[in-house]
Amino acid sequence: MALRIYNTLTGEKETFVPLIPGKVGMYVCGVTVYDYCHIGHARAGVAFDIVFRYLKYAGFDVTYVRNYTDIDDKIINRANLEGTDYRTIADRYIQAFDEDMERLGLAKPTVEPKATDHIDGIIAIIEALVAKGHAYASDGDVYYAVETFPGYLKLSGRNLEEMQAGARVEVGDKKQHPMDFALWKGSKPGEPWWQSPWGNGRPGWHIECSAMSMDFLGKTFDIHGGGKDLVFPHHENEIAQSEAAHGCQFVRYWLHNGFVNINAEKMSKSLGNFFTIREVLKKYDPETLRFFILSAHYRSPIDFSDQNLDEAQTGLERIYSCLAALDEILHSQSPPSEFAVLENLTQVGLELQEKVDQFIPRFVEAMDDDFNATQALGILFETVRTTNRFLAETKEMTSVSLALIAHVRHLFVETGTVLGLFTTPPAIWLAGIKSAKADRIDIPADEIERLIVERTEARAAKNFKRGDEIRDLLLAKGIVLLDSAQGTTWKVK
RNA sequence: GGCGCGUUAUCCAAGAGGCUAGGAGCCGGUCUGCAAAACCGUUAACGUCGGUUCGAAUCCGACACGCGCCUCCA
Repeated sequence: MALRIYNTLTGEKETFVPLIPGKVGMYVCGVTVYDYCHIGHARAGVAFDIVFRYLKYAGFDVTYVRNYTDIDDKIINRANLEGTDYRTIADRYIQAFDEDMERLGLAKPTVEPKATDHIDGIIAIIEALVAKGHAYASDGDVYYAVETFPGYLKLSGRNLEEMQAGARVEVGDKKQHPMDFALWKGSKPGEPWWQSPWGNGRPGWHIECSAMSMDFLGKTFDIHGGGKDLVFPHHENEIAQSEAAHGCQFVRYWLHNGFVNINAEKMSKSLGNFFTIREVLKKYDPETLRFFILSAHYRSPIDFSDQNLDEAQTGLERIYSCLAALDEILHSQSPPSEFAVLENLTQVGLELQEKVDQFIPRFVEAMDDDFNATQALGILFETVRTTNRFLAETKEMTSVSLALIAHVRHLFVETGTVLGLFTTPPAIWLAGIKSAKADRIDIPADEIERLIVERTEARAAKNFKRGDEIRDLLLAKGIVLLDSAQGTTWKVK
């Protein structure tokens, strides 16, 4: 089965065939760096991180470009507000973005260009557009004449008349057609500027992506991604600019991730219902956030709520607990003897063996179907269940059993590399979750330990009444006691 | 107003003409002095109304409800 990708341009899943066999050129719209990133940015980041990782896993040589928009009205506004220059703002939030994305475990793109490093390329494209009659200078600005490009709006599937009917488009005096958009903006006093044939100014928003993608990936490339909200106008305008300037197809596969919702409404700056990544990471582990994002297919909307995050954490704990159990056995048992007799596996063992054999084919099948990581997680959970059963029912670890669970362990490492999960040793991850939960309770750990000792003594004396009192007392404070042959441990409920 | 998307059990969520998705939860059971964890079992679904078909949650049509884009947005 070949990789199939949903292409916004055609509205269908298509078999992925790269321009150059074995290679993939991929561009994803990054962020405008004027503030901290919210969960919506996290989702887009993770969605295309998975695309990037899986393409590499599938054997492609991927060039992944993700830009920083470091010149824009919003950045200038923020700079004015703070009485500083645009560069200070841009650099600050580039750094913040990098920190956030690193915490979320995003693989570094091949290149992360900045718009302001590509002013020459931007000007070159605008010149070409002007020369071909697709753009016109107007009082220091340069606009793209949308009516000169027959394919305009082919990505979003609309037409100009309909757009204008209910449109809230400002009809600037400088524009020939209300839908025309700025390629170059003349600078007002005090604003940053670059020299151009049309006077001092700065690039419009859409043109930078055309320039940067072409510089690194060529005039035609394979994959372009971004949030659904970029389909119009941003990506539509990129197509118009690039295809009119170069006379060839711009992008072959357009991918768009769905929104993050709050109470079924889109999370956005203007609605004010957003959470920044840093806020959320104060309460939840980064891998939990990633796991949550992967719990819905990348094109579907996903509802952000504490309940859903908690559920994601519970699910991830289930997997990590299984991995921790495997590690404990694998680390404590001596390696299988070379002269081990080939013994037969039990019924559960055979079942697990079958799960193991099917694991990668099923994983690949899920990911090949438009990067369906959510379905892939289902496969991991099924394997966890069978593994747990195997561990529970296997009294003696034979060399064959050990080899089998070592294989299981390896499969989680292998797929974890694609999903960006299980990067932490399970015991450490679980301990981290435990201590994070412990921070939320109002009883000190040494007090808990003291009560456990008291309870152990009581139990040893068969004073179960006192023992249960202590259990109930701690339970009321959210502490659950776990008795085992090795002694009593505790965890936060 | 135009265009597009969605509606799956208690909740989250995949799937997509006949094949156990998965997770969380509930309820029973094994284990335990009692619990917990783990395991086992169980539960339950495709918005409404029509149509196509041997067979529809899946395809087609209408309707209802929700959401998104049409202004900057991931």
